[in-house]
Amino acid sequence: MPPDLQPAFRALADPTRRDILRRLSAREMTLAEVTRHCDMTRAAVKKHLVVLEEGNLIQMRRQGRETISTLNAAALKPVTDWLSYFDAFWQDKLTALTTALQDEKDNT
Amino acid sequence: MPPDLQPAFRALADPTRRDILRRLSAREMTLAEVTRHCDMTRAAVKKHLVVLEEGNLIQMRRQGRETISTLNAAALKPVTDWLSYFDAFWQDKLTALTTALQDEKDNT
DNA sequence: GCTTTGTGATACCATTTGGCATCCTTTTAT
DNA sequence: ATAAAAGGATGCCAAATGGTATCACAAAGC
Repeated sequence: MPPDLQPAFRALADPTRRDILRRLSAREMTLAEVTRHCDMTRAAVKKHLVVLEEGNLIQMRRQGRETISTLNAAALKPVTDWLSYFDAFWQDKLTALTTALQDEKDNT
Repeated sequence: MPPDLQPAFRALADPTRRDILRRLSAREMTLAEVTRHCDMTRAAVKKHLVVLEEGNLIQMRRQGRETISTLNAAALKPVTDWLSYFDAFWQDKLTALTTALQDEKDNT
């Protein structure tokens, strides 16, 4: 049974959340740290983190008084797998184009 | 300059639209045909198609009285490229896990 | 103990989103 | 010439989304 892709795709649909993911790829960060980069209130950032967590793209753990968010990049695999289904189509088109151009060159 | 990923990610965020994309991978279809599979009104389907077109994931052309939608799978490449940035992270984790399990086995 | 820092939770708000129904126009088919 | 089929364009609506402000609370620092 494949996982439900919806929460992950939903989480990826917002530029702020995609930006957060990239930052978390460097290192895990507290809510305050993430907020520092985001130009919006802590509450707003927190909402984004919750959406990312619902998509299983990050994990949050409480440590003392701070909450640390960690990237879970593996959760992106089902997404790339879904997208890879289409590789054959655009690659075919590209191959056809390349072949066509090559033929054109040959016929010169 | 990389293309703006937002319209594509936005388009992919809806399950109906993802479903339409897969159907269009088989063959191009008229609005009426797409609607037949979607369990919603033609107007609603049309809106989805517009969003897909804004994401450049499909193209629409008028032919006589019908509008034909065609998949543009190549537009998914920037999306997969963006996602591939994270491959290193989850693969590293996976490699580490595999190595750890192997070590454990070796030490038995 | 008191203050500061980091969060959680909640209520509220404007905009976007995903639907519908309806009306109008353009092609085809009879 | 009509009628039927395929769409385009609008207007409307409820719910989701992305943001704010505010209040309450626990953990750290002095």
